[in-house]
Amino acid sequence: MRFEQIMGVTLKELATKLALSPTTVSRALNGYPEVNAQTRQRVLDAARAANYHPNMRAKSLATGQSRAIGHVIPISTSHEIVNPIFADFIAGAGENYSRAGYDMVLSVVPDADEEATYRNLVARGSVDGLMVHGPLLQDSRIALLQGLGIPFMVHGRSSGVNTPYSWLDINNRRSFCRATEFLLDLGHTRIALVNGLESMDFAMRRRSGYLDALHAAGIAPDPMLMRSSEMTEPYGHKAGRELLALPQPPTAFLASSMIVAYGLRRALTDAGLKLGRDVSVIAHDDDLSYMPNGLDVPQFTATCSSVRAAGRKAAEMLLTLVGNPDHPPLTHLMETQLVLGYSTGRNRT
Amino acid sequence: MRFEQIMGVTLKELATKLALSPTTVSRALNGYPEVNAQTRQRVLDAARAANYHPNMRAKSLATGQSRAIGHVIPISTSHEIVNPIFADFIAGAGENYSRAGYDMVLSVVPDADEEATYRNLVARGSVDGLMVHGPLLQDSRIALLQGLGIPFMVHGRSSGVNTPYSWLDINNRRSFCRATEFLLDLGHTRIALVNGLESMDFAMRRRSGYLDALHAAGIAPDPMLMRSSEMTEPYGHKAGRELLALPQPPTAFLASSMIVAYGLRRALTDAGLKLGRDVSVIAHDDDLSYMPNGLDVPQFTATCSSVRAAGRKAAEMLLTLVGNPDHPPLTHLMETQLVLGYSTGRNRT
DNA sequence: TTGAAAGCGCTAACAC
DNA sequence: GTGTTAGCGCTTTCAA
Repeated sequence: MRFEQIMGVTLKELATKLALSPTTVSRALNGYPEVNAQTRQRVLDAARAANYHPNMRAKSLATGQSRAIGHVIPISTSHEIVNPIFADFIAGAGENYSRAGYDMVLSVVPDADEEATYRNLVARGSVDGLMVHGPLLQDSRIALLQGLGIPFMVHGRSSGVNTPYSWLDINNRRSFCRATEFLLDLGHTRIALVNGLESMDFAMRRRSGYLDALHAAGIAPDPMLMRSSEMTEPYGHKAGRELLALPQPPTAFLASSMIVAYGLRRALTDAGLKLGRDVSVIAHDDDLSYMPNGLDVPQFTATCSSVRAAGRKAAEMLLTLVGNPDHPPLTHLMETQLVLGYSTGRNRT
Repeated sequence: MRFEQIMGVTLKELATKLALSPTTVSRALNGYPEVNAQTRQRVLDAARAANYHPNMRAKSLATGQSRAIGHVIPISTSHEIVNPIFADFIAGAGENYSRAGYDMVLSVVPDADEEATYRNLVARGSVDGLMVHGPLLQDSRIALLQGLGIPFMVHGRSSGVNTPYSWLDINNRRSFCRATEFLLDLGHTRIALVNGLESMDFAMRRRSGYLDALHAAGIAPDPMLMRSSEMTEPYGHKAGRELLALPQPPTAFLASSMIVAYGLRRALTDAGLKLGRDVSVIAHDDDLSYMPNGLDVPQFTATCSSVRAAGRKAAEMLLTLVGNPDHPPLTHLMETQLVLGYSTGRNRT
């Protein structure tokens, strides 16, 4: 039987070999205090020698815990998984899971099946906790999971949900407010917002930060200067081209991601404009650390937050919740950094 | 006990409710033929009504199968997870796993722990099969997994490994050979290769495709025209700048990814060169489909392969192996497409 | 066609 | 400190 071939020693066999009961061996291995120090050492040595690894399935069944955390990725939101942000968050979270001895279960499912997937994962006992990605303004998953009674964390927030729940978010609103203020301080008055999809909660928050700053400066927002779409290079290019074609083009741009900024740059270059001389661009990116030498893109100023760190933190919080099921909701707001490039742009108005 | 709260009906309860034995219910649910059609229907109805979901842990323990596939991601290769290619492959694979009723277990671990992680996953019975990512020229993981006797698939190949194993790869060599031929046909003779890390097997294959084409054309490769590093925008920029500063700069570029091409483009633009007029660039990208309108970057020609499809295919193959443990190794080579942009460049020599 | 009984590998009362 | 016993929820002989 293939099974035998793969699996190693069992606890029972180990116990027999040691002339001990399975119970004692289990206790020794799991650090129960009542075990004799010598016995424990004997057991640990023998386990190591026999290359013993406990069977998690059996352990799970006996304890009622799976020691796994689930992440559900709906695939119709196809760009999300493609998005490095998403991947990096998973990477950060995964680090902490494995350190804590937890597995990460990733479910990639069609959008329509998402709810069923949550139900399944929980009912089948596959996971002890769940991470929710990419919350919308109105997100039904939160109520669903609260109903299922399983610990979960949301990466981001859902403005439409009023009951308390656990989340970790970066301060998108503040980030875009500060970036806008920065451009205003440079003398810009026509500042374009090339935003992500505004059905996503984070994009709405960015927008409201931008609007807040304009409002505080007594500048009426111009709807023509606000764009919203999936964050891709071509989108940045198209938005840039269209914005520059306006009767009164913007003199500064707020880009929702670096990749959008690349597209924007293409449009600006095509139009014969020079970044940092004719126009200013501030890009937001969730992680610039993957760029050698940090922000090695002198024309851009950037607001950034390490999404990897966010993943780590979110995992840590979720594991806390899993360990203490009756713990009240945990929340964490991460501030972003404003990273200055070599040239920050000049007012052209 | 929290456990009770979350878990649904058990098979035993269902059996009691139906006045049947657990055995029969199990058989009915799992499609065993010997069950009376009426009984089966009754069971299925009741199961649906009670919202019954089998506990996977128990099922696993009883059957010796976990119905889960593992993917191990070493984090020191930090850029790999950041890499959309990786994420997209996972997404494709995940689709097929969930369709087949398998879970995907992702382990993100420090580089040094990678081998231990494989051993653990197998010994603890957490997975029925494994996917190996980012093979190096010499990759010890293949021998390790063969020793462990668990079905596995490699995404890519390891040239240094001679024993047969299952893999899925895209034809990197052919892709770069064709791209080079294309540039040669345009009249270019000084073609730069801005490659990925050549400790990675795929990068070496790309290089050899490039060299093959040059050789066939009777052109001696110039070491000064070949670069290799992590595929980032700044790398593309730096490489471009340096290459253009050569006494005899290249007139065409082969970029290892779109993001590298963006950096390259920055360098070219800075130097006052116009893509498609002064220089030609061909970029390879594993998936351009996430760009609306396909290749909406007219200056570039691209060779591409859908990595998502690769993930799907690899998962399908792996599941075949998991289902038939004694199946001989499966291999699959995917061809890439040469996608022509609007302008493909002109020879300047 | 159905059921009884044993067992997957481990943990957790409860005794001793 | 250690062992005995029962059981987690399911599958699987074997018998009926």
